[in-house]
Amino acid sequence: MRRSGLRAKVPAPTVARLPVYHRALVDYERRGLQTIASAELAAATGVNAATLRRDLSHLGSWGTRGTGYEVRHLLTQVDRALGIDKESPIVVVGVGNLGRALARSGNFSARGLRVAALLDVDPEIVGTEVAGVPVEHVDALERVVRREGAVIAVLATPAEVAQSLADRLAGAGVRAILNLAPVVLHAAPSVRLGTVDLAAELQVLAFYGTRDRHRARRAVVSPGDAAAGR
Amino acid sequence: MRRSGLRAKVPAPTVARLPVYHRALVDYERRGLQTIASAELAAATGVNAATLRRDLSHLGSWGTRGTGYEVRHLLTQVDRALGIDKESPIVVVGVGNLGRALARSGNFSARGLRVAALLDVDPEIVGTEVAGVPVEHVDALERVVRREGAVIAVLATPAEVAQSLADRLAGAGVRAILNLAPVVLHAAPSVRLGTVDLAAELQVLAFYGTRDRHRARRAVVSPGDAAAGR
DNA sequence: ATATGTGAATCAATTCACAGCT
DNA sequence: AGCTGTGAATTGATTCACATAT
Repeated sequence: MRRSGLRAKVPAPTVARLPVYHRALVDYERRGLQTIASAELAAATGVNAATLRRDLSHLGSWGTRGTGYEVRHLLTQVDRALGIDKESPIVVVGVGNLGRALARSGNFSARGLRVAALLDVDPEIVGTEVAGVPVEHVDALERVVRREGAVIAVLATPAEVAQSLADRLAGAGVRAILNLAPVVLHAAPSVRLGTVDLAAELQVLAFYGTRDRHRARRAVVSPGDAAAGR
Repeated sequence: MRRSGLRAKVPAPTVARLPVYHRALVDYERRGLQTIASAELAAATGVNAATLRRDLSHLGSWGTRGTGYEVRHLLTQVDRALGIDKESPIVVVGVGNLGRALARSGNFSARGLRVAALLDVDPEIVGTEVAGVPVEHVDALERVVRREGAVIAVLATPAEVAQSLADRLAGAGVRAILNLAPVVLHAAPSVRLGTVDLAAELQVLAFYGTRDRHRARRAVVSPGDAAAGR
């Protein structure tokens, strides 16, 4: 397709696979590989080689026929597509077990993400620090979002309050919300909603695991399906 | 389609939506609703009404024309499809922040899930209890899996050890693994692999959030996409 | 009158297969 | 000789629209 610099319209499934490619490429670079063929990268990421090539072509990427892709160059392109160059500050709302786990998650900065602020209501928690980030009261949500220039928020609250907090986040200018609460949220179409419900994931696995041995396909799965647009 | 009792072959996207329907139906039942029309349930779950009806038809469900679906009956069918009747014991490997969060997650039993065992290597953690479940040493993995009759496991370990633990889990007879480590796992096709990588989800949101205001679609997302077979 | 269940149409992504480049 | 990039074929899910049931 060869879009000049910014791609036009990358299919959602492709976007969902980009972080996987990113990880694999970082790995190859670390191991000193110069070039990589689509077939090899495809095997490492569990993706069909033709699919991988088409994915890359959506980014306007360029491989060398007969040789493959230059690892470093390709990584740069994937990074740029994912916006890893400019770090995204994240606001985490709800500092329970899950929110805490997120805040402490180590491998964020390597992925262009930074937990910039933590919010909660519990007076026991507000005022403490988690992973060096102070927990502020959720009353200050709008102020904190603007202060940090946060475009992305994570909702790790009880389901009951998730919708109203999502509304407030949207109002404060957040552009995307990752909802970890087990509830279906509704938002204006200008706000991108992703949901990860671990219990639901397990229920899905239970469907396949419990039941008779279907033709159990699927060795590898791309993440981001939940956040990627339909 | 009307399969007698066991469905033949439910599309993966349908399976991924079942937990969402389940939650909505529990809610309707709690509120005393007798019947529900596909249009209403669809609105609540953010799914197209025709899609919802086709999903239900895959379960061999039966609504009443002119009236809708009986809430209690439909819930029973969804429960049965998801295997919520028989509780699934889960083994959680890796009791770090994320594993701990999972173990403490309240809403599991209502979903047919039970954290039956916790495993870790850290001598500081082994021997302690989390949410009433003792943390055992990962050396005992095979024994614990058999003792609990666990069919599903969660991998919440560092990425480096995830593959070898997945191999051991598969060897021990686990049928499905939810991988929370940021790494692509490979397994025999008899083992169902799902991956949830929160950082990757955020990267995907960053792709859309950072970038220009695409035709930002997607108000609601079904979970389980990662675990559902493609 | 109203809402289901489903053929048929549509839309989108995956995959094949090969022409074209190095 | 080898591997990319991509038209064309395929596969699969979503959605429309309506005949069918209550």
